[in-house]
Amino acid sequence: MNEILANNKLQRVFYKREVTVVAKNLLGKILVKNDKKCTLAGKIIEVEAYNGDFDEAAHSFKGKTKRTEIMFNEGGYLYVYFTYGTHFCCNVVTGKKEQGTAVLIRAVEPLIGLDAMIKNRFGRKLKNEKEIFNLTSGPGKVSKAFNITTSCSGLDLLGNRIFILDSKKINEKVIGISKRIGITRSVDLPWRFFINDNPFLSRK
DNA sequence: CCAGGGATCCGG
DNA sequence: CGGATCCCTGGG
Repeated sequence: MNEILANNKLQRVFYKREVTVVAKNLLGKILVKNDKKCTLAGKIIEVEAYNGDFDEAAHSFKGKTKRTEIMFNEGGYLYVYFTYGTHFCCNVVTGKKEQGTAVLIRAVEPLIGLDAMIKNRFGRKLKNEKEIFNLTSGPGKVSKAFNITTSCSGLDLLGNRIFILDSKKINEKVIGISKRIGITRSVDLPWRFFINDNPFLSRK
């Protein structure tokens, strides 16, 4: 925890930049959620950028709808969607108002509130010590562990329910870049960013 | 590999 | 309205 810069919440200017810049710079930052009885926190280690201007995989590509209108806010809001009848995915809106860009949080390294995350995610204790690496190693898993649902969509990341803390800047050399996972359109954009060799990645 | 599961979107 | 699709996951 010594890498967290005390009480240093990311501000609007951080989020209002171009989406791939925000995506890369979110690596190493600390996602924090305050629930009724506990605080949950994890280091962001894997993200993907989505840009509705020309990226057919972005929900915002076809314009504003009831579901996606939150993606057209200015940067610094949460966009959560439900998919495959089972999972929630958690995104950080970026850029200027009406732009329609966001960063999908694909994996975090759990730091604080492990017991609560484990309960949210599995509804039981860990079966073995290896299972910790299955706790938050995917976008649906992060949302489950952090108890993030569509009711959180639209929350301001400058508020106190959910926000992101700054941390010491990570070395550019540890950042990996790849194509995005699980999409069928605009598949060649190299817009997945991750911290190399972190054991909590969605793909090892 | 495959199917569950439900919201969403689009075409008729 | 029906049907296809979906930024996924867990279990063979």
